[in-house]
Amino acid sequence: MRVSELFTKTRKDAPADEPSKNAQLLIKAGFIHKEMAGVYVFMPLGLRVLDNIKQIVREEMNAVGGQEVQMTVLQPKDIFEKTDRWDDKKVDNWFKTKLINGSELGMGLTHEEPMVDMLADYVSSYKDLPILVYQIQNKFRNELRAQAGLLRGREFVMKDMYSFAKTQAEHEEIYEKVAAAYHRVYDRLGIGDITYRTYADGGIFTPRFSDEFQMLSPIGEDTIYVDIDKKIAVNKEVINDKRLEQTDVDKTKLQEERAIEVGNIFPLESKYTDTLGVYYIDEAGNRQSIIGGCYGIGVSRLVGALAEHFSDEQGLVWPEAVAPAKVYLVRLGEDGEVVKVADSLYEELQKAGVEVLYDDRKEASAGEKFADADLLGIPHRLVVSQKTLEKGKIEHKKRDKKDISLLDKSDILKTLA
RNA sequence: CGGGGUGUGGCGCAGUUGGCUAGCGCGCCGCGUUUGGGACGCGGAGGCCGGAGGUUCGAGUCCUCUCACCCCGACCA
Repeated sequence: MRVSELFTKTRKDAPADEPSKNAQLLIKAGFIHKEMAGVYVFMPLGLRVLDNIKQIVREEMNAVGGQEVQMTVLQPKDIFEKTDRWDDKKVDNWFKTKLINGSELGMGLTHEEPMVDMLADYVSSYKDLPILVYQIQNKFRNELRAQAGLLRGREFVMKDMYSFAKTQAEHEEIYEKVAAAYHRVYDRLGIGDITYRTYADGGIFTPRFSDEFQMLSPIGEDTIYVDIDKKIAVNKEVINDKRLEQTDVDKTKLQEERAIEVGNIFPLESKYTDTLGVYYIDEAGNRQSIIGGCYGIGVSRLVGALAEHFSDEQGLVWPEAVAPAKVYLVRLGEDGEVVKVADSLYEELQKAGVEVLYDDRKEASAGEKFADADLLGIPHRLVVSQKTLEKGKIEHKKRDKKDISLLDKSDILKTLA
């Protein structure tokens, strides 16, 4: 992508009504656009980050046997009435709408009910189980207050997976397998070392503990108590002696931290399947309950959480795994030879499969290009100028390092491709 | 939803006790000079001051209502 053709622009001032660092940086860099409170548009570069995160999540879910579908945003009322989650007094953050004929519909609050209801068409025998089904979709929640940019919105992107097992033992095996996949996702995103599996309250979704995945961050909404040695934590909301006894944390070693919830997994037991009347027939011909689990990752929230974490005074500092491009190629000046070398480097990198943002703008000054390279947070910066060509080299700098090196073109292609 | 605050060109802001034609910086357009850390000169375009109503000779400024946005709290798979 040539920067001269990119329709988004960077800006020096962040909007005054966006105090959170993640939203300020992402808006200044042109990654997102605020539509209204808690509702954001993903712009070309932001969408790439979002898609990169989705892809990592997708790969890890597929690796544990997840099958991807896309559920609907519009949802029928009756299945939520059966589980007693339609009444606004029970679940107060619905967005609802109506058909012309007056029938009420829900809008993508969560998908346990539609998922279970849909599976009734396909699951009836022990031979059909276990299964893992997921989607990556927009969720709509009528929060009283949106906050902190992408961290708490009213419309957001979530990966939600649902498991259905024959027995509690089978469920637990799947549950742990998915938990391990979650750790791999956070590792690949570069936040594995600061993300803790955390005991939490399952709320209206489960009668048992749920497991949150909490990323340490000073702006996190949650307070958790971390057992550093065991690499697990407990959410403040369940921190009492009786509950602690059910965990295996060392009570004496807990330290308080703020954290962002970047994932959450719940055992559902047979709550939704039983309530919606979905069962299976075992080998002996007896009707049995299906044991469920659900597994969420806030994909768009992760964009905000990563922006919050991977940034410095100059701007964003994306890890390569999610960066909107791998290389920011700066061309300084319009000298014929400089243009020729930069153009061909751009072509060759692309041919080698390297994503490049090529700053070919004629009107932008050198300082502006460097500032933008830093703000956008692209991991590798290459510079082609008369100065570098005099030495027959190309300059290379990593976004997160100070040192600058002059390399041959062949080395650059070798290193980055 | 309770409390607090803010709405003035695309963005950031200023605008005295009400006074004439609403300013500044950034950005934008044109011409020229620049090109290794957000360049410079000259010339331009763009706002009936969130909206509605009211007080007044006169309202960005005062009053009422309303909408939006932000913060704290409550709430939140």
